[in-house]
Amino acid sequence: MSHAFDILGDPVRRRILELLADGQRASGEIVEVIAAEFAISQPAVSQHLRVLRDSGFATSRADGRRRLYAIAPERFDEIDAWVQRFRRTWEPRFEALATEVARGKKARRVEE
Amino acid sequence: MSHAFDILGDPVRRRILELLADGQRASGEIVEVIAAEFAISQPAVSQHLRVLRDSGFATSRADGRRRLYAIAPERFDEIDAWVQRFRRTWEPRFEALATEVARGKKARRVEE
DNA sequence: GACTTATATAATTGACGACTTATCTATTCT
DNA sequence: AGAATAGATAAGTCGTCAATTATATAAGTC
Repeated sequence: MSHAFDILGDPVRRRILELLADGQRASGEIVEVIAAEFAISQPAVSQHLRVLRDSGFATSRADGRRRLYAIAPERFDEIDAWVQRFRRTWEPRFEALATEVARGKKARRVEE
Repeated sequence: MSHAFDILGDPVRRRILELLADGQRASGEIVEVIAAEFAISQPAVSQHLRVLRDSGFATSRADGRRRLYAIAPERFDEIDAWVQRFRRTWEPRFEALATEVARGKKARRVEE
């Protein structure tokens, strides 16, 4: 299976995923938006949808003569895992949150 | 500036970043590893390093006649931000943390 | 059953980007 | 200063992949 970033290294596919992030959409609706924004044809979009399906970023199910696409979240975890090792910023933030939580818990315990 | 994923949509660049994640490295050291793993030339690696520099994923400083490369973490935040919207797993966790923080803050205010 | 609508596939073309080799620049060593 | 080393840049080639147009499949409509 090709690496997640190989799939996401395309602006059209990223945009499609953004659309799907708001909820499932029929192929035709996606084509409408993408064709307008990127000035590409229906088959072009359809091919991107195929790539997203094949690579496990999206799923599709038949609904009459339409195909409904939805996000398949699994592969995003993969990206997240890869990116984590480079992020120093969230670490302290997370620490801060964890600290807050700990203090909050304590505070509430005192209150009760 | 080109999108983060356009830069990471290349296995060689991803590997270089992985190397840098373990700490700064001279160009030559990177070439040694990458040339072995991917069977490409020194200029090829150098060009990838340039892309990483220009795109803000890495920084370089001169050290004698060597160039020391290091990770520049900023752009990884961008990726992380993009990916977050597709991850359902951490969402609840974060919500939980945020809630805790909010409650903790309130609790402490009452205490004071 | 013919027609239209929704979407996918096939075949082909073209652009872009990742290589190559050759060369340039800068630094260290003798 | 000249040679050697480290690395970057230049110019050109080539493969890949994202488009295109044309066509196929499948589901609803008349």
